[in-house]
Amino acid sequence: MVKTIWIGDVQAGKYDDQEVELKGWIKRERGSNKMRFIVLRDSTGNIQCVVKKDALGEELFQEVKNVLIETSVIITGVVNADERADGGHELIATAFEIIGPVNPERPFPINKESLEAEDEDGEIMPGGSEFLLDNRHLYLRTSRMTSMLKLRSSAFGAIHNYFRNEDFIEYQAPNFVTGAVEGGSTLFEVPYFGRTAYLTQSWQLYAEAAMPALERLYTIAPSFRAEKSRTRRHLTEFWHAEMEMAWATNDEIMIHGEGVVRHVARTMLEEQEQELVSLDRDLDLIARYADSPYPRMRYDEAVEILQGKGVDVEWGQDLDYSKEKILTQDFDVPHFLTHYPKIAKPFYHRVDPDEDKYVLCHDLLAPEGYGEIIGGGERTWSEEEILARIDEEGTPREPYQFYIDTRSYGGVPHGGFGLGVDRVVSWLAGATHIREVIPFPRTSRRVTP
RNA sequence: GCCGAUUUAGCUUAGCUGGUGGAGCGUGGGACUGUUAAUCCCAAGGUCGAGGGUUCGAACCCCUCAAUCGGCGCCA
Repeated sequence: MVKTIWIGDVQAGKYDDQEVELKGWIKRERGSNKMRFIVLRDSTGNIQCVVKKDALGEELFQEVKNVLIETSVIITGVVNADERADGGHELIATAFEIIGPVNPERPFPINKESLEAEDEDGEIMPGGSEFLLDNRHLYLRTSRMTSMLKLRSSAFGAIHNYFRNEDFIEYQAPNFVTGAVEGGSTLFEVPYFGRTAYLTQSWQLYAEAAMPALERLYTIAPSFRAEKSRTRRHLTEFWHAEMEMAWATNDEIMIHGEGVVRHVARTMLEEQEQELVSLDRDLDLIARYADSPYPRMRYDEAVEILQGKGVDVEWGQDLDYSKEKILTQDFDVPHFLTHYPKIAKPFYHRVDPDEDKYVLCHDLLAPEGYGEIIGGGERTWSEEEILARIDEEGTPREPYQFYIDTRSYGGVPHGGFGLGVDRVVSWLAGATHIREVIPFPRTSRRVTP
């Protein structure tokens, strides 16, 4: 039963003139009543199979003629290099077996027309129509979505490799929590045996608890935010790669932020060049993201640049997406923004001991309008300081008691960051929307299928 | 939380100032021995998102509701 021959390898020329057995799904079907051309799809590619009536006999040929798109089949035949076939190879069929048929009363609903549906501005958002989102379980089989899922896999693998090579320990935090990391209004409430729990927004508080044990730790896990954001960059459930590191400064943490993103870009180029090309992605661009250093800019400098462009922005404001976009449109690689005003950031960000109106933090902004992909920095680590900042913000102490307690036993300077994995994949893949890079996107208006 | 838009066959859509809803794809039937999401002929398939109103008459005008999409704020 195990499949040993892959269409990608056949198209690469590994089986020329040999008889092979190909397992897959029918992507396209056409021809006459004497010969049929079946385009067979598997996870590695497509190949045209030539089915002649003379070779198969009347009865079997009728079956082939009536076969519908997405029927699963096993086709045996001889591989023939032929430039008339897409990809340069075709299979001259000698046997044909249907494994899973398709009911003609409910044929595969996704066709060319549904894939090219336009919005009111005449723009195609791939997979963005109500119909395709409702049929997401079938949309996964399209070539664009398959490419996205392969890129996603490479990104996850690259993140694990990067941190493990840098001697980080993988560590898991709970998903049911009682305290917020970001603003409290974006928590998902979960009934919890008569109490209220929340889905986690970040592993950070629990990672900091393990920092004195492991010193360098990381995770890739889902985070949940009940933001009603209707944008191309937001999911309510997204995959969060986070790291925490003892004895590290903001600058030293940024080295790893830059390192992991560049490693993801490099890995995609090495593992998924074909998929990037099929998505019309410029490989030189990805190579630049992999090879170039990422410049660092202080918040104050960014505000000056924006003011120089006539943007209405005052010192102390957090930079929203519209301002990020103006700032990053001149960038050809990601840029770090550091030293935000204290008033724009929550209590766990460490105040800059040199100038107490700033915090020692950083955001990494991706170019091409993709926005923020990393947020991180040094943490407030002394007990007195964290209590002072919690009270200053008016945040209740009670849900954070365990977190405060960790500061009472040998606190050390430390910090970390969170990286939006889906956002990184979306940016590197050149996706039109973040939902293009996750199989079943969860947004404020959609939890199905 | 705010703003904008959409909803007509399984899908994509046309439908003018209100007067019996057309097409392409797909499906079913037929033709075709090298097709490139083939081509040609035929057929079936619609309470026009739901409810109410105006009118002799509503897919079209008005109201309410629903679902979805796009954008803003916030963030990864």
